[in-house]
Amino acid sequence: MTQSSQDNCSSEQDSHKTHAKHNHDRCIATALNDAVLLCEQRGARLTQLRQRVLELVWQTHKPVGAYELLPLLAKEGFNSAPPTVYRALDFLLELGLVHRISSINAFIGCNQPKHEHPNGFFICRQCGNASELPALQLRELAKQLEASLGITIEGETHELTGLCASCSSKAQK
Amino acid sequence: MTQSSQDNCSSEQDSHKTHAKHNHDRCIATALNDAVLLCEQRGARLTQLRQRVLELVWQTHKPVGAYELLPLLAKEGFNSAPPTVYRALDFLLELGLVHRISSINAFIGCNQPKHEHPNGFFICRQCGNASELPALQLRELAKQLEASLGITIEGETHELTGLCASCSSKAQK
DNA sequence: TCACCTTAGGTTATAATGTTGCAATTCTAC
DNA sequence: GTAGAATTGCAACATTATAACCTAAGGTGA
Repeated sequence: MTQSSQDNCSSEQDSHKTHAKHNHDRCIATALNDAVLLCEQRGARLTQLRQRVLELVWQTHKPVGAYELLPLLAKEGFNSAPPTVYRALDFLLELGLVHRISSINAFIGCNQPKHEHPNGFFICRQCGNASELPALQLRELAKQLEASLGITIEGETHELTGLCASCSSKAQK
Repeated sequence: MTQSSQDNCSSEQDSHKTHAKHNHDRCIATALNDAVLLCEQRGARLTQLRQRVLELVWQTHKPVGAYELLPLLAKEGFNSAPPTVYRALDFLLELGLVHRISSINAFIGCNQPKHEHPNGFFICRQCGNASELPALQLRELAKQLEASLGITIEGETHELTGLCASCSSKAQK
């Protein structure tokens, strides 16, 4: 359970380094473990289908489209019509196990499902990896905006694009 | 040209007050005027179709879907197939005259097309109005994130939902 | 255990959103 | 006024998401 933060990528501080070599199996295992616990807590059923969809979403750190999942599920003998995958994704979204990135109509695993947090991502245009933005700064922004504009914020999504640290440094070489 | 800031809603400071009674004709006129100037500057052609699409987008402060515009254009004798409206919208997006709000697949007029700025909106779930978020705070956030994560941000979109100031105060009564 | 109820998933069809490719037209610059 | 570029018309199609209805599986209390 204790391990160097280089080994996986589930901790928030590391989320922007997802390009770096890491033990991705551990990412998946952690995500799955979190999911099991969360479902127990909430009395929700993590069925085979739902679990498999979660695993597939977690195969990479790149956002994945719903329709990309269909053939993968089919290959494994699952039914694979759109409603099937959308229902599974809706379930996972509801529990905060995945996020939706609406600017590219794609889904990605959440690495902090245990704690509610604003939905914010940085997507590298080079490598395609997406990483969550630090909740602290997003919350700070929201607080400021609420104070200055008199609004009440209930939901937020932030989607940034550009070059990640790794791709930036490669580009300079 | 000089007028009380209550009269229209084109200034950034007022953008969150778009619910309030205001001279909306002036909003449209200002937007159109900005568009004409910007097109002249850039050597771009603000054709009848493009201008009309811009006006239609500006009819309200609520984001409008591409497919909502089609029948409106048809009514006025314009061709109205999806590519027509999408091409016009793409043109307007390119020039920064409208923004796209991807979480709801909708478009909205930009009130500061003269200055490049981050794409950020607050959308009230009650009245449906959307207003731009202050560029200053968004830029500050971007700067922080670049510094702390080592990323290079090239594009950003922020989409917040909740209750606007007006709807909040009505809710309390 | 059984009957009942609720939840999950299968299946078909369709809605909503967005794009491609090519022909026809209009505009602009020379 | 003609060539080339930009714009629009038009038909087809691609992608993303949902509706409606039914069957199957799991959970619960008598």
